[in-house]
Amino acid sequence: MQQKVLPGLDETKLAPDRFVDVALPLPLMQAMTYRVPAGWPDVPRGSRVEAPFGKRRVMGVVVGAGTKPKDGVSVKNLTAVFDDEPLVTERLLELALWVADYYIGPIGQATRLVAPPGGVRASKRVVRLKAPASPASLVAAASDPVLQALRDGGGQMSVAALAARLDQDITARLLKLDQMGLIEFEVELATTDFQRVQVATAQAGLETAQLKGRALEVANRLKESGGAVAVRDLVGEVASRRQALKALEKKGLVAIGLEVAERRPDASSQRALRPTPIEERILTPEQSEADTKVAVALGESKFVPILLEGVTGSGKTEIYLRAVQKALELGKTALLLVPEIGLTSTLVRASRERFGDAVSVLHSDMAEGVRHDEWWRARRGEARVVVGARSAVFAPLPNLGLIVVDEEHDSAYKQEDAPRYHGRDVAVYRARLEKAVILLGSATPSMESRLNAIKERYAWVRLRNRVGPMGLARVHIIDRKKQKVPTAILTPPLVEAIAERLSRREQTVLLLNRRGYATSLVCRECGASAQCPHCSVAFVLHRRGEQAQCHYCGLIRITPTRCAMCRGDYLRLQGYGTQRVSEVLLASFPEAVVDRIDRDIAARRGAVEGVLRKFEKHETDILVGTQMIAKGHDFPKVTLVGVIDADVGLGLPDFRSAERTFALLTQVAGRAGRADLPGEVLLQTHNPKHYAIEFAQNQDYDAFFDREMEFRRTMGYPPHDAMVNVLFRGKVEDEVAKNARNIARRLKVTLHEGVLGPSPSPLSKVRDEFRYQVVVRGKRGAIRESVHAALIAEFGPLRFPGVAVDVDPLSLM
DNA sequence: AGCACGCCGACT
DNA sequence: GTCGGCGTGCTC
Repeated sequence: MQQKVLPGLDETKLAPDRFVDVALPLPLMQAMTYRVPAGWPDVPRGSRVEAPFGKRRVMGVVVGAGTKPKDGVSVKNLTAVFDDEPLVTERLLELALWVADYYIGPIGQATRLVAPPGGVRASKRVVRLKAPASPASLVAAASDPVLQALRDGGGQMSVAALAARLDQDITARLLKLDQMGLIEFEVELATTDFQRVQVATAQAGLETAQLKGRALEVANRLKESGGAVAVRDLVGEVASRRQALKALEKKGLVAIGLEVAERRPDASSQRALRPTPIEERILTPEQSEADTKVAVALGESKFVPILLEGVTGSGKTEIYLRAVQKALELGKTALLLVPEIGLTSTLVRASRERFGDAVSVLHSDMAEGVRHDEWWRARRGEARVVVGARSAVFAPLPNLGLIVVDEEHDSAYKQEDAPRYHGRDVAVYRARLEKAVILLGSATPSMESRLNAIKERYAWVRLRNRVGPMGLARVHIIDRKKQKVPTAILTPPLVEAIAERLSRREQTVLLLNRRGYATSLVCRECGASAQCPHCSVAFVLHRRGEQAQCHYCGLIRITPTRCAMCRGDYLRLQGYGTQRVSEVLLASFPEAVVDRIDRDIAARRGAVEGVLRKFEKHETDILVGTQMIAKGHDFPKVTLVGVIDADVGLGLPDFRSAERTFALLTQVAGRAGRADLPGEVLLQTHNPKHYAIEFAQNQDYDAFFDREMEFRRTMGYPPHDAMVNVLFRGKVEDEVAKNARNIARRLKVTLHEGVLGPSPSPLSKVRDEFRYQVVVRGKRGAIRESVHAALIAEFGPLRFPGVAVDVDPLSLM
């Protein structure tokens, strides 16, 4: 669709000024108010507009009718409207505004979530080569590296791209080149989705009478379309029209200019949805109950949240798919959310198989163009099922009937930068707005969802039995303290169990939720461990200990040979991670094929898929990995799951560490023994008495929940009390601490209790920024409002610089 | 987020 | 003396 730059008509009548509030894609807490130029039609909520902002031009979404701002702020006019009809539907806009409000986040960033990918943006400055005016400047230009790079880039580049290519600050240089008349600047909104399109416009004097042939054709076409048409469309298949057009341009009868237009995929031939009939799969009684509940709720178009609690293999996926089927039959659409999306994900595969072209997969690392196309497929109603991770909760599906949140307890649903929303909670709110059914599925529900089910805010369906003959795998705990060498990576019982699998040609999965080779490098003289110079954490060693890495800022160094504290020469590796486990396995079982999956492997494109495929084909005997291996893959030949160190994570100063550990152990235990082979799980631990480990042994979620809930209640932690973490960061520690103190003081005045801190964050420094936090607990509405009010009182209403607000934090790190 | 303005070190 | 680095502040 073309940008409409409507002419400001000379209104003689005195029309009152009209204002709109526009959410801009910038970290601002409020929408900005603009005037709708006289003579323009009204601009409804949900339309995208272009507006001047400082020296820039920005695109934003209209979020409401504005009122004239007071005092000295100059109200500017909108410069363009991109959509005749609201692009963002009322419900999605409401959802975005709720996200901004609830999570105390910037409104523009929230609004962006519901706009097409890349469809809302701020301008960039573009530099262009100009023909040199004087010979002297030509000489100067010959060797200038900036001009050289600019020439290589085709004569036009964004300032940012140019600076990146030369890897230096070029602002001053550009200024000079501008003064020499060698370059010119332009403020440019167009990028991937907004392209510059040639547009032909009829000029005064264009009379069809004197024209013939191609020129006549062109002129008629122009007249038909109201005097302006994209050159691309005008020329069409007939190349000679271009010549005719050029000729008309020469005579001054037609003007050809560049306009910004959106790349919108063509509406492809309506893909007919042929729902495959529901297979006559026999459901267990539990499954039927769930199935019926969903079907009834879908039929009534009511908001019905359902917690679907079922162990691995209990048939949750089947319930999801039948629910989707039912929604489609009722002419509704469905949204399937998964914690992390891989193309190999069972749910992606299953829904593609069952619903074919009606499925659209949204992948966070898909190219922007493709994401944009998928967004439009959903928006136009072509894609009627969307499968995706966190951000897919904002997919523009019309007539949404069903949302499924698979593995609803998974922390990947939480966005870790602003706006820090929780995909599951946004999904529940969206379902409420859409009057849709929402299915929250998990073997180990979050404490939040389980409590909601108990309090009957959610319907609750439990699948207690596995489909098929297999029961749950047996879980054995290996108490490291009773071993001869308690610190051995592999204890004798685990070694024996692995050897047994190798001899039976069965497969083993080994979990260690800690990547790298060694956890630290310790000085034998003074006991200090090597630290990242920019963060308050120890270096982790990689590549057999040759490389030191900071897991927070990504710094990589050759492993130091001397202690930074005392200059001591004797350093020793301590602790171990997945890389080391692989090495030990290769040494202990030279005949075995060992592979590994962790974030280091995942950094290589397609590597994880490759490793999984090999393991599936049994080209690999033992698969070592972090929590990534615990997620949703079925490997029929895996009969042993070993947990190298079940205590990883339990020591963290984090009130959710037990919940996380219990869920991870339960989930990985579910990888053992499907199909017709019985499975066995071995957990190595120093804390066999810890309740997270004890209850994981029997996969007794009920007992775990009760015990954990008691802890949360006594401590005033979520879900018993709501929590907001206000994190302050900055280069100057005193400043950061001062801001934190001020906010804490204000909060203590309004809230009286439940304000903790300020205190240095457990991660007190990251990338040379100090971190302090104020943790607030209490009634959700009250603490959210107090935090918001305190921040406004301290910083003003527009920006909270150096503050990250985390409502319902998953972690206090 | 950009982009300006404004303040301190190393060069003609 | 300027140029040129990047550290705070503002944008309807």
